[in-house]
Amino acid sequence: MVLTWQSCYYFAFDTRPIMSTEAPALDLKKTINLPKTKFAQKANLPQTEPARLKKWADMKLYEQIQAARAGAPKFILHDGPPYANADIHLGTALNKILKDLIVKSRTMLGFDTPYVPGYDCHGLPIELHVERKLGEKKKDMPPLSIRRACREFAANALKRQTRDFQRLGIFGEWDNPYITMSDHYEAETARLFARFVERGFVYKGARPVYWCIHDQTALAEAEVEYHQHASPSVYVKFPLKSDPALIDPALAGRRVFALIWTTTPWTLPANLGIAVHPDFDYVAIESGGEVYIIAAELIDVVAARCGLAEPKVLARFPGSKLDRLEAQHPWIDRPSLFMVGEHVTLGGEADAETELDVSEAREKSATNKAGTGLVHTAPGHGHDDFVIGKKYGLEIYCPVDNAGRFTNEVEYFAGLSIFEANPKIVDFMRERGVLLFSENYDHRYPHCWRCKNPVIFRATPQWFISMDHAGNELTEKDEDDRDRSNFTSNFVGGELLDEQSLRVMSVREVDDRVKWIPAWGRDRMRNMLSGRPDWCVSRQRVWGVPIPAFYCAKCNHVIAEPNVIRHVADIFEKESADAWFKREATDLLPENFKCGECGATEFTKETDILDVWFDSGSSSIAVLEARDNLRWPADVYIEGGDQFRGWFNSSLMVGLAVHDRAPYEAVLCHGWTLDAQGKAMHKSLGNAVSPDEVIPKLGAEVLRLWCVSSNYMEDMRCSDEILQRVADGYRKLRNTARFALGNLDGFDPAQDTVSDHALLEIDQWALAELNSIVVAVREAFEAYDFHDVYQTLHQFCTVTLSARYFDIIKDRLYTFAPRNQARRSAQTALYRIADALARMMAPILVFTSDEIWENLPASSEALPVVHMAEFPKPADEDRADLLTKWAHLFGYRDAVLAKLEEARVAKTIGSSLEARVEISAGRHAYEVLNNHRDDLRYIFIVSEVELSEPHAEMDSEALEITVIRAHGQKCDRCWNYSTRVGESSKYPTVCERCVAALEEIEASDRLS
RNA sequence: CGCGGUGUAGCUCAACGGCCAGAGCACUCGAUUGAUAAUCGAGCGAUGUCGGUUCAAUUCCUUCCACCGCGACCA
Repeated sequence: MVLTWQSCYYFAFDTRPIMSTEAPALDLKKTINLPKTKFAQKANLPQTEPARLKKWADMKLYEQIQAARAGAPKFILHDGPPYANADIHLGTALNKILKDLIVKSRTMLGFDTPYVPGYDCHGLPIELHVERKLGEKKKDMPPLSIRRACREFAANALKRQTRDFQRLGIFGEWDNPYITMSDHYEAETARLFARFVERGFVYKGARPVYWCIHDQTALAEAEVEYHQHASPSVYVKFPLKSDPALIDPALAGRRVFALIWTTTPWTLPANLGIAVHPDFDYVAIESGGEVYIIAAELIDVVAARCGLAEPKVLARFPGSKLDRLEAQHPWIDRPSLFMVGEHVTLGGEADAETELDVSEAREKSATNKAGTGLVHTAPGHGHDDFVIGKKYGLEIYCPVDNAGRFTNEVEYFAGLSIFEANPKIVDFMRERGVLLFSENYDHRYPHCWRCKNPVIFRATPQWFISMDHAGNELTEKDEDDRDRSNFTSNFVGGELLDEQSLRVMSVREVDDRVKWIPAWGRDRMRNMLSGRPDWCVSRQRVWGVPIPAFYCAKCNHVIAEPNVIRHVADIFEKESADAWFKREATDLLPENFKCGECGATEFTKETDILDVWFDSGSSSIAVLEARDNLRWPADVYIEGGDQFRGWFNSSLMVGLAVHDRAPYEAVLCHGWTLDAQGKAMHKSLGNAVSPDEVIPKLGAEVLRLWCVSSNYMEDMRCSDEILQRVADGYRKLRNTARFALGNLDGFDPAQDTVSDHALLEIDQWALAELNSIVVAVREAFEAYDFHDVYQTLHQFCTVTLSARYFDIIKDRLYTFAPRNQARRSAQTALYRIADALARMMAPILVFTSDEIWENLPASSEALPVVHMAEFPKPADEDRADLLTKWAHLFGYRDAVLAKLEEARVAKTIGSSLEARVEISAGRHAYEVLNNHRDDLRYIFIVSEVELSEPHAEMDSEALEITVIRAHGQKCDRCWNYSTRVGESSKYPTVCERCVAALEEIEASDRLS
């Protein structure tokens, strides 16, 4: 039987004898069941959160949760290690909170979900920071001392980050994180390098890097700064070697020159080619008896500069026509190969190598055009030259030594420093008649940040991981320490694809196996992988894992053998990678090791270290495989979009090298943090929101709520206003929970629960609504749609509960006798709602949900902390019919509320209880309303409702609503109006319902 | 410059190509004073831009603009 308000009232009224004369009248106000709870309205989060964290730490909550989930199916989120060089910022906090949301929600879905946080500790930023602190001292310090300082710095940053992450309410193995500078991790990193070598992915080659000839060191991009610098700008003639008729019959038999422009004459001895754009128009122009090839668009500019009188166009052709033809070097007996490349521009950005701001460079091009559209290409001295040179199989030729002097093979200029040589080369070319024009050219040029001297681009030996080939041989080197073997194409062109290559394998994994969330991640990753060059893994630095290679002191043979590397790794395992710097080469090599080439027993150590991306990329193997409670591969990785090229990529490479598959089943990508205007947050712009500022003001809880208040898969804005809105949202959730808790005072679930079928229909409806959001929330958590979770919960609290359900049941909760079955019915629903809300909120509002949990009447499960519980389970029964019916009722209610508002504006009523509502309804509407005839006054929160039969002509769903003042008197106790106020002599100021309730209360008091 | 993403109300989000673009918060007004530094109701308020496809576009295509990330910026 479904109870109604009326039946409960009569039930009470009929079975309790009236004994109005026996006892003195009760204080009416005290008979109202007002909400009562220890769950404070004001959260005081900044104060209460740390106390709760301490409680959890003391009880070893994380360990308890893990123990409780032992044996359950595992779910592994693998943590991408944040870089341990600074305190956390909003982006780091977002990242970690999202991970925590995944871990907590999977835990509550029943999975065993361990979380091992990690820290990325090696690398340039830390080394630079330490260098800056050390200042001049650094120069005299041995690598070991610098490494010690770096280690201390990273350890300190890591400690501070850990403290801040814990403050955010993130659960995990904080006492046992993975640290890339730990002995084990360093050893494992070296072992993984051995694995790459074993599979033939590693080769040693040359690549142009910034090089300071004063300090004789390679520089990272971060170490160069830009200053004005005057360079000689020269226009140089390259005689065409191929038959000019191949370009155009009109040129048959003519003496033709390709005209190039450069601001670095010293790179001309290394010239091996000329690049043109395949789609630009080029022309052969005749002037003074000679023919020059230049870009069509630049005829006027070049002619003016070079003093070419009356240029006459002999032929016009696209750049692609020149592809693979040859010119002759202007003074060396060597061909210069024509190549086509998209990087060629029509001048003006000549100094763009030094520009960080592209728009600035573009503007310059309008006013300061220079160039010929033909690009002098020296693969050993420029990045693009290097790339296109590789493509065309050119040597990475760099006849310049560490001190910036030409090597012996450079005729005329050997031994000269390149800056001294510049003017000499210009004069030399003028004498030879190959120079058309020269001038001084002011432009921004990279300089060494330390010694302030101009730097050069110079190819130096580097270690690479090949993207396109497996089974590579380590490179042989010639007497000048140059790479001679890797001159073949390593570009994807459709042909020559090696099925075992990292590129092919990685694209296959990205396409076929990994799930990308959002879906565009797949395209982005594929694009990145198919276009990227070989991975340069060497760095000329000290703070990292050394590349465990040796060189024979006698024959210079490279020793990078898997067994030798593993031998070194075993030493790292015990002594950390510092051993590389502490020990002599022979102490690092296996006993009695001899050079495989010449049998010598003296060796030198490689001085380069591994790229930090290699470190962090190693984590899936070094951590997931190494720890008993984890497993490889991970179910999910989640990082910001910058990690496609970073950790997602390097982890994939390592996974492929070790197991031929991706280390993750799914990859989620979260957005960047922006300010209120949608600008990226930067400390230097002063628009960054810091967790350090938010937490003392609003609490970590509000920051966590911010993470789900918006869609993390896109960029996330944050500002004071946004946080204020989030805090408002928080208060709504909190107050909703508080109302439920307050009305559960005196409710014992074990004793007082009303069985499902006996619940009032509206209470059944509320639970059906609850069930539908339980389903929605579980699904949203499973799909990582945390934003949906929040929206769903918030909507439920504001609309379903606060504006409707709670408002309606207040009368019953407050005015009915405490133990009345109708009141117990509402409490049963409230209890289940509060319990479910606490569970569903738990991953997000980690503190508040537990506070709700604590203030809930004891549950049968009796778990001390909500985080040990699971999400509510969806009900078996489908109540779609009930939901539909009540959707209609609430539609009618909205119509009534609108009429009440009109009456309020007209001053007919104030409180809605002052109203009597008269309704004529169409056929269907009448049917629905009539079924709840006696409940309508409570649903509408008015004192009286009169429902009349439908007119025949009315639309089936139509309502005619009239609002007038309620009849009778206002009841002193329940504030409803009734014509029967005064009937009781004992309680002359109350209505018939309250008389019954008071009788019930008195009877109950006597019994207890 | 290349690749990718985003653009709906002051804020955070909705809308199988289809009813008058829908919520919550904020703001204004009103009610209540028994969720009270609360609660209830009402009002206000929006598709970045130029075109196109379509009977119909927030949705599909295109131009431009703005913003975000990654990469490139060479002689």
